[in-house]
Amino acid sequence: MMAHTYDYPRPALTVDCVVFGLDEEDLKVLLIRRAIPPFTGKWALPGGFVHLDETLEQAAKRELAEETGLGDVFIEQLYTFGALERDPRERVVSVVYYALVNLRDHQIRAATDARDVAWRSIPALPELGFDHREILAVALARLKGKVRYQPIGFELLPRKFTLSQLQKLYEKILEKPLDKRNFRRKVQENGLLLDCRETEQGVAHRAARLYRFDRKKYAQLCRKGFLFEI
Amino acid sequence: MMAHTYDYPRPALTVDCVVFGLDEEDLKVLLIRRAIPPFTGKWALPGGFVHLDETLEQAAKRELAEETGLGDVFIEQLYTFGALERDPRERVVSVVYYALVNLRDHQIRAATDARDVAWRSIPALPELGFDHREILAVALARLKGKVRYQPIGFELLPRKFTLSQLQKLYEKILEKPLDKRNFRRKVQENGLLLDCRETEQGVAHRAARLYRFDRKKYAQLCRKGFLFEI
DNA sequence: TCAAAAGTGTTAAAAATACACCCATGG
DNA sequence: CCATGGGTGTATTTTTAACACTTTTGA
Repeated sequence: MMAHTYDYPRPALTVDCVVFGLDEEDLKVLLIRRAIPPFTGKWALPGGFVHLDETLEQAAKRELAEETGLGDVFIEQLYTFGALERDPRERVVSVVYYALVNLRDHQIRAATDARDVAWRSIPALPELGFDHREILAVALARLKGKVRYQPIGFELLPRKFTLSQLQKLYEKILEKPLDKRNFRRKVQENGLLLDCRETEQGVAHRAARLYRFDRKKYAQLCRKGFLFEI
Repeated sequence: MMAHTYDYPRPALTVDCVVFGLDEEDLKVLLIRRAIPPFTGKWALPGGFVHLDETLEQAAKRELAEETGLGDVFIEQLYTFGALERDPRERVVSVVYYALVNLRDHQIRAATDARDVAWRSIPALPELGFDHREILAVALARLKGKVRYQPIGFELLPRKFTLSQLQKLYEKILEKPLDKRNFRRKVQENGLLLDCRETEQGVAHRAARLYRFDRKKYAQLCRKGFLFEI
């Protein structure tokens, strides 16, 4: 193995990913069961070391793909964690990203090294290794804050969705009920929801209209100083 | 010199600081003129390498003290920059902090190695080394966004300040004029401004009342779910 | 025909905005 | 006595919040 030598000691640099998903029940987070020490058997966020030839975001996406099979997801930097004892082996600084995916379209696969990978309900989390519980709390707070004034919630839904799905999403993230009529007026008034002229299929009640988020129009409006808000 | 060897190569890890200050004229940022390559003679943000025995925030504060003499300031993590070529010497990842200080109370001193240290007006910046211009843009955007819903603006003022000073601060950061009567009503309605029962001295017109921000009361209110807003 | 969720407007309360004059002080 | 900024209230508009019934569909 090649050795790498520096004049001064360096912290190890890793990336970790908090991947949020949503299904009919709950907001979920993607966890990996550790197969090696430290924290063997405990659940933890997917992540790993940053290579010299990749940016931080590339590293986060690569680790996510390697460990969970996920690709082509919304991802954004969250925060960098650098407490002295956060990894018992040595000093490790971790740049943490959070990602949003919709569970329908993104199937996770077992990681190459056969570690467990699973979506876990946020309200009922297992014990986590490292400082990952704290990291998750920061990510949740960010999601809660950001979903109000940036259209990132759509990343958690299929491309075509009903207004009820959208409302439930906001209710789960914000952890409070919303008024149906006020919500529908609010999300439709900015003109960013495109009526697909289709209805959902196979439901045992009146079928709801499907909408999709108009990304192009949003990009245009942004250039004119438009601020998304819900 | 001691050598430090690792199995895999590691990026260098630094911290940089975007220090904002405010005076009668402008919003300013603290810059250092580089005495050594790369970018010799160019201005740059203060910063340096992270030691193994200090957290990221400690590193940022230490560098700030060493290079500018500033201590006891409001400081918060901004973002971590990890583009491949941001430092021409080698791969460097930088965790950037932003700080807010008031220019009256915090005198800067020349750095130990006699590099220039100076407050520079944001509207009239010199050319900056590295990707520091980009970093500054991110910091400004953060300041602009955050000042609306967190009471961080007070960090830029002396402990006792007039309402006009406060209004000018917001006008400079948000880059838009505010209505005097509406502003005064707004900032006073949450009860977080304490009347010092003093007036400013030595002005050639009616002396304004001095106020201070009630940190303790703010902390109390926060625990009850209060959200600051201006 | 029933159960289950979709869809739809109005009214009242609260918040944001626009706006102009008198006051106190030092030079 | 005047120039300079300090200080104050009200009316209008906009935004938010509260609230209940009819419609459609498949089982």
